[in-house]
Amino acid sequence: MARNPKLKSASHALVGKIKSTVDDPRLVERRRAQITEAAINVFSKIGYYSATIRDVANKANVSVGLIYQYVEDKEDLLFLALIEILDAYKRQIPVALEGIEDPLRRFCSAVSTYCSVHGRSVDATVLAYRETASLSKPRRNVIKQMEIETNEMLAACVRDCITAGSFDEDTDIEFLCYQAIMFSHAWALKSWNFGSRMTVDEYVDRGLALMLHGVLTSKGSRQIRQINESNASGKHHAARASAAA
Amino acid sequence: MARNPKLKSASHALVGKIKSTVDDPRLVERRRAQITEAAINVFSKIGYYSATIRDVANKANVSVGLIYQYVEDKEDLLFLALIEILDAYKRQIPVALEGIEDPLRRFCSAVSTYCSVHGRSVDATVLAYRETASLSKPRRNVIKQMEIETNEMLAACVRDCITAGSFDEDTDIEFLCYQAIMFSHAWALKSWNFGSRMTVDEYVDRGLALMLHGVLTSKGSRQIRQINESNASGKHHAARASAAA
Amino acid sequence: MARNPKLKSASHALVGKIKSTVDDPRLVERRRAQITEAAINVFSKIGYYSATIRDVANKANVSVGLIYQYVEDKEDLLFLALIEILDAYKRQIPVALEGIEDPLRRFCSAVSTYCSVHGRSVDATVLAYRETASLSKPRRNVIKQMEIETNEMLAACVRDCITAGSFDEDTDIEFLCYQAIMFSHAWALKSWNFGSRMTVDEYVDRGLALMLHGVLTSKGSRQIRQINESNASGKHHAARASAAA
Amino acid sequence: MARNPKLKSASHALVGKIKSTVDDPRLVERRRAQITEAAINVFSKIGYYSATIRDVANKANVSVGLIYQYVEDKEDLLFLALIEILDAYKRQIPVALEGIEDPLRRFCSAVSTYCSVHGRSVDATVLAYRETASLSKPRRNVIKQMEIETNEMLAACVRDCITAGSFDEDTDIEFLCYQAIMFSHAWALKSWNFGSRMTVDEYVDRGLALMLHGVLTSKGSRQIRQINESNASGKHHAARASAAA
DNA sequence: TATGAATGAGGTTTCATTCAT
DNA sequence: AATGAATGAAACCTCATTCAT
Repeated sequence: MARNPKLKSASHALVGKIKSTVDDPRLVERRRAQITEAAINVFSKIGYYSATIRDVANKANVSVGLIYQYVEDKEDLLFLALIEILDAYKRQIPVALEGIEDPLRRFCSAVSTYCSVHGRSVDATVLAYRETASLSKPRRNVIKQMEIETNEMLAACVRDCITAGSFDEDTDIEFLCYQAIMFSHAWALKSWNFGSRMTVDEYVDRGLALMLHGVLTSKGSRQIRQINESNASGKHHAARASAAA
Repeated sequence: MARNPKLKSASHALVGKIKSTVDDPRLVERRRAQITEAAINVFSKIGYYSATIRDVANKANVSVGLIYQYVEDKEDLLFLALIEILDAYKRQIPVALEGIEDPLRRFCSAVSTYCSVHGRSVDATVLAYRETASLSKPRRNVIKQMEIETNEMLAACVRDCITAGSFDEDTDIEFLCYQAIMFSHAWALKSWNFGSRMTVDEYVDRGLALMLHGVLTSKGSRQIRQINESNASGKHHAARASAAA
Repeated sequence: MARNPKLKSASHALVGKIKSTVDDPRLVERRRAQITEAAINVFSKIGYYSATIRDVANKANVSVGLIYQYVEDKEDLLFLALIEILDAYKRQIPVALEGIEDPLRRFCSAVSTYCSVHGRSVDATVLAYRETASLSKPRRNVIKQMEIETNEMLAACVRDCITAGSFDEDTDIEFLCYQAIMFSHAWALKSWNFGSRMTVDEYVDRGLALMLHGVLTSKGSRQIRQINESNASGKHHAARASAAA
Repeated sequence: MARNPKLKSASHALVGKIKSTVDDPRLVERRRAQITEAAINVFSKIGYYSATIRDVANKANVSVGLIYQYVEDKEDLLFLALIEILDAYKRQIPVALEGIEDPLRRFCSAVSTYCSVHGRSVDATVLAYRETASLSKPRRNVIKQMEIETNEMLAACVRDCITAGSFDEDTDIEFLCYQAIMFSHAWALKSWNFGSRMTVDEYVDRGLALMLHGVLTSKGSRQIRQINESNASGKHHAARASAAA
C-alpha cells in the first residue's frame, strides 16, 4: 500500500525552465539550493518586496552577481522558494506514512504531518500564502497545481478510509480534505494566536476530533478511541518524531 | 439580547493617531474615507508594494500631494485600509444578527455573514491576509486585536448556544470559533478553487454540518434539521439576501 | 522664391510620442529643451554609452528623477538630441537663404551653411554620425528621414540652378547634393585634420571650386568668378554672419 | 615604380605593446587574429558598447578567460579591431596597383579599391568611424596616424599624376586626396541610401568624373576618355575583380 | 594554456516624499 | 486646502575582470 515517492521530477521540470549561465548541472543544483534556502529565509522574515537581492546574497554568503548566474529575475527567486516549500510537503508526507497500514491512522498521520511541516517553518508557509500572488500568472498556476497535487495525497487517504469502512460512504472527499488542509494552514497562519495555548499535537488532536465527528462510522469511532489511547501511551515517541521533523 | 454596536470608536481612536495637516475633522473623515476606499481597491488588485501612491491618488481622483495631507506614510494607507476592512465585519455581523433570537440560528447566521462579508470583496480579505505582515509591529498588533474583538462576537454566540443547551457543555469555545473563522477565511483565500464548484451558501451549509457534528447535543441536532428545512423553503429569500449583499 | 520654413511640426510630432508624466505642454517643452541641450553637450563630449544619466542631469542642473519625468528611457535622450541637431539644420538653412535671389548664390550659401552649422558644434554632428546606430530601428528610420528632408533643401537649390542655366541640364542632382553634404560632413568629422590648415570659408571655397567644375555651364563659371570677387570684398560681412550663426 | 609594401611592421609594433600572458609569439598571433576577427564581427553588428566580452568569446569559440590572456582590456579588443580594419587597406591597395603603370589609372584604381575594401565589409568601416572616439587619446592618435599613412598611398598617386602632366601643377594634393577618401567613406557610411540606386563601380565612375573635372589638364581629360572606353569593354574583368575582392 | 564560475562596482530606473504655488 | 513638479535614495541588474582549477 506504500505510494510512489517519485514526485521530485515534477518540480524539477519547472525549475529546469529557469535559465542559468552556468553549465554544470550539479553545480546549478547545489547553488540553486543554497540560494533558495537563503531566499526562503529572508523572504519569510521580511517579505518578498522588502527583501533585497543583496539581503539574499548575504544570507547565502555569495555575491549579488552570482545569484544572477543561476536566476534571471528576482521573481525567479520567489518562484524557487515557493516550489521548494511546496516540494517539502510532497517529500515529507510519504515518509510519514511509510509503514503505516491502517487507513485511518494514515489519514491522521497525514494531517499531523501537514501541520508539522508547517510547524517546522511556519514562516515559509506563510510566505507561500502571502506571496504566491506576487508571481506572474503562469507561475501562479504552477504553484496552484502543486498545491492540488499535494492535496491529492490526503485525498487518497480519505478514499482508503471509505473503502475500509471507517468513513461514511457519502463523505464529500474534496471538502473534507480541504477543511483538513485549511486546518493545518491555520496553524501556520495564526500560530501567533494558538502557539502559546497548545502544542501542535494537541491542536491536531482537537481538530481531528472536531472534523471527524461528521464522517466517522461507528466502526471508525471505535478505532479513533484506540488510536488516541495508543497515542497517549506513545507520547514520548510522537514528541521525538515531531521534534526530529 | 441585542449587543452593543458601539464598537466604531475603537478603530476611530486608532485612526485618530494618524496625523493630518488638515484641521477640519469633518473634512479629514471624508477625505480619509475617499482615500481609503481607493487604497483598498488598488492594493487589493495589484498588492501593497506594487501599488504606487500615484495609483491610489488617481483612483481617488485627488492629487498625490493631497494624500500626504491626510496621511504620513504609505504604510498609513495600508493601515487605514486594513482597519476599514476589519471594521466592516464588526459593522455587518450585528446587523445580520438583528431580530434573530434563537442562539443556534444566531451562530449559523454569524458564520454565514463572515463568509458573505468576505464574499462581498474577496480581494479585500485576501489583502488583509497578505499584507498585515507589511505593517510595523505595533500596528500589526492593533490589527490582531481587532481580529480578536471581531471573533469575540462569534464567541458570544457559541456561549449562548451552550447556555441554551444546543452545544455540549465542554465545547472548547475558542477552538470552535477559530475553526469557524478559518473556515470562512478559507472561502476568501481559496475561492479560486471552490468558487466554481459551489455557492457561498452551499459552502456554509456543508461546513457547518461538518463542524457542528462534534459539538451538537441531541437537542441541537434536532434544531439544525429544522433550520435546514426552513432554509430550504426560504431559499428565495436567502438568495435575494446574498445577492443584495 | 522663398521656401516655407514651417518644418518645425515634423519633428514636433515625433517628440510628442515620447511620454511625459508632466502635463503642462509649455513646461514639457522648456524642460525637454534644457535636458536635450545638456544631453547633446555630454554625449558629444564623452559619447552616448559612456555618459550617465547623472552626467546629463548635472549638466542640466536638474535631478536625475526629473529627467525621467520628461523621458522614458536613456534612448529617448539620444533621440531628442539627434532630432534637435538635425532640426537645427532645417531651421538655419532657410534663414541663410533669406533674401538671396540668385540660384547659384543660394546653392553656395546653403553648402556654406551646412558646414557652418556643423562648425558651430562639430561635436554634435559627429554625435549624429556615431550614435544614430544606437537607436532602435524605427527611430533610426525617423532620423534617416529627417536627413533626407534636410537634403531636399539643397536639392531645391540645385534644381533652381539648372532652371537658371547655371548648371548643366544633365546634372545628377541627387549625386551632387550627396557629395556636397558629405563634403560638409567631412569638415565636421575630420576637422581635427583640416581645422588647423584652413578656415571653414576657405574649405568651402575650395570644395565648391572642385565640385562645381563638373557641373557648371560657361554662364555658371562666369557667375562664380563674380561671386568670388564680391565675397572677397565682403569678407567682413561674411565673417560676422558666420560668427552670429 | 612599385612602392614598398613592408608597412605591416608599423601596426605590428603597436599591437606588440598589448601585453599577453602567453609567451609563444606564434600562438599569440594566431589567437589574436582569431579574437580580432570575432571582435570585428560582433562590434560591427551590435556596436562596441553593446557587445560583451562573452559575445566576442562565443563568436571566436573560445572562453572569456582566454581572451584576457591575449588582451588586457575590452578597449584592447577595439584597438585590435580598428588596426586590423585599417591594415586591410594598406595591404589591399598596393595589390590593386600592382602591374598598373599609368599614373592616372593608378589613381583611379586606388580610389576604386578604397570604395571596394569598404564595400567588402561596410560594417567594419562604419565601425572604424563610429568607435575610434571610444579609444583613449593616445590610441586614437595611433589610428589617426594609420589613416594618414594610408592616405599617403593615394597622395603618391596624385603626385605621379602631376609629374606625368595629367593633373594641374597647382592641384592641392592634400585636399584632393581628402575629398577622394571622404567620397569612398561616404559609400560605406551611407550605403543604406545609395546602395539601392547604383553599384560601387557606378558610384566610383560618377564620383571620379565629378572630382576630376577640376584638376584634369587637357591631356588628362583625353586619357580619362580612353580609360572609360577601355573600362567599358573590360567590364567582365572588372566585375570579376570586384567580386573577388 | 584554457576554462568558466565568481565578484562587485556602477548604471539605469522607480517612487515615496517634499514644497512652492 | 489642493496641486503636481521636483528630488534623490535605493533597488535591480549587467558585465568587465579575476582566479582557482
